[in-house]
Amino acid sequence: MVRLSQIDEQRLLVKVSKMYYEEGLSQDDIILRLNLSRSKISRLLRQARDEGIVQITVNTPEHLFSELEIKLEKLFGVYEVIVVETQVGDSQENIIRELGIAAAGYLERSVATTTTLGISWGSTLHSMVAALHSNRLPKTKVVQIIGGLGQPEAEVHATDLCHRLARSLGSQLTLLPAPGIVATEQARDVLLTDIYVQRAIEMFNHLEIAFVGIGAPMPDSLLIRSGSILSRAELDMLLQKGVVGDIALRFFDAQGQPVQSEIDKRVIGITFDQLKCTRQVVGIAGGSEKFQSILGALRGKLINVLITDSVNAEKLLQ
Amino acid sequence: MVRLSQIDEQRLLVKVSKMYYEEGLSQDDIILRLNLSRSKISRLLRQARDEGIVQITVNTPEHLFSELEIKLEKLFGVYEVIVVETQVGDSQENIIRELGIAAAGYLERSVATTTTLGISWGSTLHSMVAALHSNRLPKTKVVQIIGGLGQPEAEVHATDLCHRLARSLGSQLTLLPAPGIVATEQARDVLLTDIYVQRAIEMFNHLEIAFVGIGAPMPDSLLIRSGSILSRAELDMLLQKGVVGDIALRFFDAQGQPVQSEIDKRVIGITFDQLKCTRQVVGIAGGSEKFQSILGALRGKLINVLITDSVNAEKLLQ
DNA sequence: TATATATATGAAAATAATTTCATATATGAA
DNA sequence: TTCATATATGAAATTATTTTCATATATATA
Repeated sequence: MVRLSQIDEQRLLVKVSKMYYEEGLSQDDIILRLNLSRSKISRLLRQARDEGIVQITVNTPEHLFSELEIKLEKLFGVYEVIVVETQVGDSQENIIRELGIAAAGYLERSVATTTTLGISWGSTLHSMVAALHSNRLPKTKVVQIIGGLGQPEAEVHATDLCHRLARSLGSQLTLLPAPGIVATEQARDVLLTDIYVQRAIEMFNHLEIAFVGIGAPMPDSLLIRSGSILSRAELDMLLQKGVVGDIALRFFDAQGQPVQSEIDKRVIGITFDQLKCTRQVVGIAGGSEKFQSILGALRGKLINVLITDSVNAEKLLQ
Repeated sequence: MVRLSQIDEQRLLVKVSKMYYEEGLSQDDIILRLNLSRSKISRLLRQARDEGIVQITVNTPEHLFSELEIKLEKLFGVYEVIVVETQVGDSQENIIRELGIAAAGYLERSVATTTTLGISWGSTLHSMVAALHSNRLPKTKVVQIIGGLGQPEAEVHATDLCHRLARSLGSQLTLLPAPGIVATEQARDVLLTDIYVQRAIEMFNHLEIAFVGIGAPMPDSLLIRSGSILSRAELDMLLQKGVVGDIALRFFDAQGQPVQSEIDKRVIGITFDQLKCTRQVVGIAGGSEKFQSILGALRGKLINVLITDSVNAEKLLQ
């Protein structure tokens, strides 16, 4: 109604701020005391924050990486980044255990009573499941999103992982009873006629959250070592095409773009397109050899939640 | 759903706090990113404030007395206290000018388009009116709540004060065309038959805000000096009864309780009961001799907004 | 072990805060 | 001065936050 003098203006700013933030009065309480309109108070409070009369600080405990996490979230536009503490020389085993604990904590707070949850396969995810507290969520559904890795014992392992997870949550379980990669496109087509395989694949379109590892295409990786899965020649072919990593045996380059090859037609598992339709894709990976893979996955927005170690996290920021 | 570990709990607390207070995300935005319920986020934010993870501070500029004001507001349960800076030896003239400026600022922000406003009489209120910026509020009403003080020139002064105020605001004016104190009860009764006096008095019941000075019963006060108003004997009688001050010629003791005397029946002006029905009663007074008067008025809740000087304000706190 | 008590949870209801919008006022240019 | 533009305002509409309430889970006690 009238322009207040400089000092009255500031007096009011301070007074309203103190009433609101220190005395804990509501804006309506302040209206009664100071005869200001609702909007005026709201605007004064904003101005007080803008001008630094009101300062709000969040004290971050030393051992947390909140700063780093938030910077990465902004940089890559993902929902959340969780960083666990590791040292430069830490053993892969230690890193995987820490990642597993963090991922389990994330899973427990993210999965609601009726969630449909997909999970791939790998030592990190295994560590996650091992770290889960037993918990009753009988209406959740667990879906295996990539076949066992071709050798019987690996398949057992994948199946076992899903079983454990389902048992921990009390979920209903949908397995994908097939190898992850088969020898030929024809072999895949035969397997796809299986009613159980079809059921699992159908569910890939309805996942609400997926937990995936991020693979690095190394000669000594499990993929290659287990021999029958990917040959050395195939690996070289992929590297030739610029592959830096995979999620559930779908390969991508440094920009996170899918790298097409005949291998795709031999894979039994979720596709990138299906993953992109999943609201939350949680990538869990750590260790120095995974750096390029993680970076690619983030760039291509193949994942929207990342759980990784502090060494990788720091590097990602550059 | 599940109990998080100590570190996860803290991680979440810090993360939610940073998203909310530093990134400026709404709680709904955070729901989307972190899969938490609305209530959970609200509770986490409260916890973070309670635990000091989030700290909110209001920086008070040196020259303001916000701390002091808020303490006094709490101590006496009033809507607002405004303190203007004065030094111990300051002249009464200076104090009055500062009070007037502050009171004018208060009036300008408190008076809305349709307010009915009462005003008493005195040098401090005069100073307030002098400090008003011209301002168009044609629907407001100004009401004189205490008669002129008995001598023709004083009556002119009171009338003039109201005229100026009404002109400044563009208000409709209701004068109280009578002395403040008359010689006898009979004289008062005669004056009360006047239609204009009746009109003014009728409005005392519908005031939304009243601006009043607070008088001190001193031998050299205007009241006594002007001779015909209060005799020295009457003053002594009042002091005998414990009077420490007056508002619009209604006298009160150290506890702010009305002090009855035959003088009441000779006063033409607002009563304490009518003042108590007025939502806002703004008392404006300063200077060392007013200390007991102000204290009494506050104790008796005769006013609910106080504008005073810093020397008195500091003393009131004790 | 069973039972009682305390604590934690999310959906919905209630409360609180912000923004929009129409209008009014101030400020500057001609 | 007169007009144009920028700024400020409060009521209402919208949006956001907190609290309540019913239920579920954990913890302590017998």
